[in-house]
Amino acid sequence: MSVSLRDVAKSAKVSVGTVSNVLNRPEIVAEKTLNRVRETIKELGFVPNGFARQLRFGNSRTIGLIVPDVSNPFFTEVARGVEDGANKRDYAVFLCNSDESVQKEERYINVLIEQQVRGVLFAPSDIKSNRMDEMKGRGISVTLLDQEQKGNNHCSVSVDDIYGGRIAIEYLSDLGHHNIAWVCGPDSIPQVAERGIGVAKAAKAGNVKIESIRVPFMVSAQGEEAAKAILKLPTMPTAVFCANDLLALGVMRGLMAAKIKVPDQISVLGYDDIKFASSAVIPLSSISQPAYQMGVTAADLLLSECEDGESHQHQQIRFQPQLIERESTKKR
Amino acid sequence: MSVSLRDVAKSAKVSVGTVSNVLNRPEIVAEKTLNRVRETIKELGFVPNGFARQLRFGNSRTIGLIVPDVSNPFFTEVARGVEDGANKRDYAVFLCNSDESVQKEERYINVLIEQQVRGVLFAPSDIKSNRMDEMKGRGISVTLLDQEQKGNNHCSVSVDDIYGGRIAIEYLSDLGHHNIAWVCGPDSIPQVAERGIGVAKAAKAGNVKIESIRVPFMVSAQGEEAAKAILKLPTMPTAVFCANDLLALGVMRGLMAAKIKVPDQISVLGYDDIKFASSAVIPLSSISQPAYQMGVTAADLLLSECEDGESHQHQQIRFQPQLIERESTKKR
DNA sequence: CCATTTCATTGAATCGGTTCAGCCTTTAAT
DNA sequence: ATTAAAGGCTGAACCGATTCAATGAAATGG
Repeated sequence: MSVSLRDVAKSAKVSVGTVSNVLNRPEIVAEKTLNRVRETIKELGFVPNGFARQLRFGNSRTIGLIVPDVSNPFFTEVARGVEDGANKRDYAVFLCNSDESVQKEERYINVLIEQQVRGVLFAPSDIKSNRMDEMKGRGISVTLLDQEQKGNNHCSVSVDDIYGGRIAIEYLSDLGHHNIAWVCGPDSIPQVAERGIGVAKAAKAGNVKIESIRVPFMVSAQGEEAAKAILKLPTMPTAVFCANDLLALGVMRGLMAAKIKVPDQISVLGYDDIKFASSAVIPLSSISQPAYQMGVTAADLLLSECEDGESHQHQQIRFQPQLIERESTKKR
Repeated sequence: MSVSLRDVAKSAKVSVGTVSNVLNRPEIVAEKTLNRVRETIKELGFVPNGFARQLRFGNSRTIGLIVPDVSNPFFTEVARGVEDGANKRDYAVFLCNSDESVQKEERYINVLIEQQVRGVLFAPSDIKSNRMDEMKGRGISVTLLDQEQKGNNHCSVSVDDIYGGRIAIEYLSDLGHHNIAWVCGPDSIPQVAERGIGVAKAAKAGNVKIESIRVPFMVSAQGEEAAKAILKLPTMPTAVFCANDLLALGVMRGLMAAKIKVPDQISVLGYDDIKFASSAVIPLSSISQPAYQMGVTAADLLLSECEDGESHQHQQIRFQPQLIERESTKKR
C-alpha cells in the first residue's frame, strides 16, 4: 500500500539504516549513495510515516491550540500567529474550537493526549488547572493564552486589559471628554472585568465621570440597546467607550438612528480593533491587541519549553494594547 | 517515563495480549481477570499510546482541512462546520492555512501525509490534481471544498456562484434597477468569474445594463476606489452589486463620503453575508452562502468515503446561495 | 608491507499496541 | 470413557523509522 523505508532500501540496494541516514544525517553518507537513494525516494514517492518515528521518539511534532471561538476575529488572528510560529520550527497545529463549552474542552484535551502532541496552547473558557496538571504530568507542556497564570506552573501570553481600559479613558479625557459612558458585558468575563478596572482607575485619576451600561452579550444588537440607554441618561455623555468593537458598532448605529452625529456630538471608542473596524462607514477608533504577535510568541514560548526540557524557565508575557485613532473620536 | 501496556501486563501478572483484550474486546475476557487488569490500569494511570495503535492500523482518526485563509469569515464558518461534523464521528481536525500560497499548500499536504490523516478537505487556491491523486494513491480520501470537480474522482461541496450572481441581478432588477454597477475582483478567482457569468446571464435575460468595475483586491479600501469610479460613470447606476461584502462596505463608505445616500439614491448589494454585514451602520443586503452547512456536509461526505471504502460513490454537492434582504437595497 | 585510522555501510534491536495461531482447562456430547 | 467444542489466556510477530555496535573497505603512516 504505502511505500516504506524498507521498500526504498530494497529498491536502492542499500540497508534501511542508510536510507534513514540519508533523511536525518545526510552529511555522513557518501555522495554517490546519497544521490542514488534520494533519486529512489523521489521515484517511489516515499514520505516517512510520522507515527513510526514518533513511536520511537515518544513524541510528535505537533501542538494543540484550544480556543473558545475560532470565528472570533481576535482568535483567528492569534491562530494564524500560532500557525506561523509553529511552522517556522516545523511543527503542525491541531486547532480545536471549544465553543466555550467545558465539555468540548475536555474532549479535545483527551484527543490531544492520545495524539501525543508535544504541547498545548490553551485559551480556557474556565480555568481547569487539574487537567492542565495532568497534561504536565504526561510530559505535555502547556502555555496559557489570553489569561495570566498566577502561579508559576506554566508560561502564559496575555494582554494587559487593565492598561487597555486605562489608556482608553486617558485618551478620551485628553480629547476633553469628562463624561463618558462605559458599555460592557458581564464581569464574569475576565477581560471585561479587567478593562473595567482600568477604566475606573483612569477615571479616578483624571477626574472623569463614568456611567456604566452593562449588557448581557457583547454583540452589535446589544450595542443598539445600549445607545438607547445612553440617550436616556440624565446628563448626556460626550463619549462612549465600549468593551468590544461589535458593541461599539451597534452603539454607533443606535446613535445615528437617533440622529446623533458621531463623532461631532458623541465620540465612540471600541476595543479589539477587528478588521472591519476600519471598514465601517465611520472608521472606528479602537484599542488594538497584537493578536498575531501573541500567537507567534505563544508558539515560540511553548516550543522552547518543549525543546529546552528541564532547563526551561516559565515566562509570563504581557502585551500592551495600543490605541488606534480613526474617525469615530474627536476633540470636544 | 510513561506507562506501557507491558508494564500493566507484568504488574497484573497477565500477558500483553490479555491487557489489549481488556481494552478492545472486554467481552472475551473472564470477569475476574478483567477486573484485576482494570484495577491495575487505573492504579498505574495507563493511557494507551495512540501512535503505536495507529502504526499498527496504518491510519488515524484525524482529517486535514486546507483552506486559503482562516481569517476569511467564510472559511472560519466552514471550518466550524467541518469540526462539528468530524467530532460527531469522533474524528479530530488538522486545520491548515495555505495563505493562498501553493508552496505552503504543498508543505501542508506533506505534513498531512506524514500524520497519516484519514482524509483531506481541500479548498485549493489552484487546482493541483497531481497532489490530489497522490493522496488518493496513499489511501487518503480527498474531498474538494468550494470548488467543483469536473471528473468524478473526488467528492466535492461547492456553492453555485453562477446562481448567486443571477439572483442578485434578478432581485435588483425586480426592485426596478436597470442600470447596475458590478464591482468585482480579478477573473482569475474562479468564484468571481462564476458570479460574473451569473450577472451577465441575468442582465441579458432581464434587459439590465451592467457596468463592470474591476479592482485588483477584494478589500474595503478598493471598494472606496470603486465608488469613485462609479461616480465618474457617464450615466449613474441606481444600484451596485459587489463580489464580496468587504467591497460593498467600501463602496458604501465611498458613496456616503460623496454625499450619496444609500439606499435612497443608490442601492448596494454584497456577497458572502459576513457576520459584520448586519452590524454595519446601514445593514448590508447580501448573498449568503451556507458556510457552516457546507463544512458539516463536506466532513460527512469525506468520512463516509473513508469508512465505506470500495463501495463509496463520489458525490458532487452544490449549495444554493440565498438572498438576505436588509437595509442597503430599496425599490426604485 | 603491515598497522592504524577514517569512512561508509549494515542489520538487528527497539519503541508500544494489536493480532492470531496455539496451548491448556473446563464443560458438553456421544 | 472418549471426543469435541468452547472458553481463557499466552507470547511471538508485526507495523515502520531510528539507532548503534559491528563489519568491511579504503586511506594514511611508519
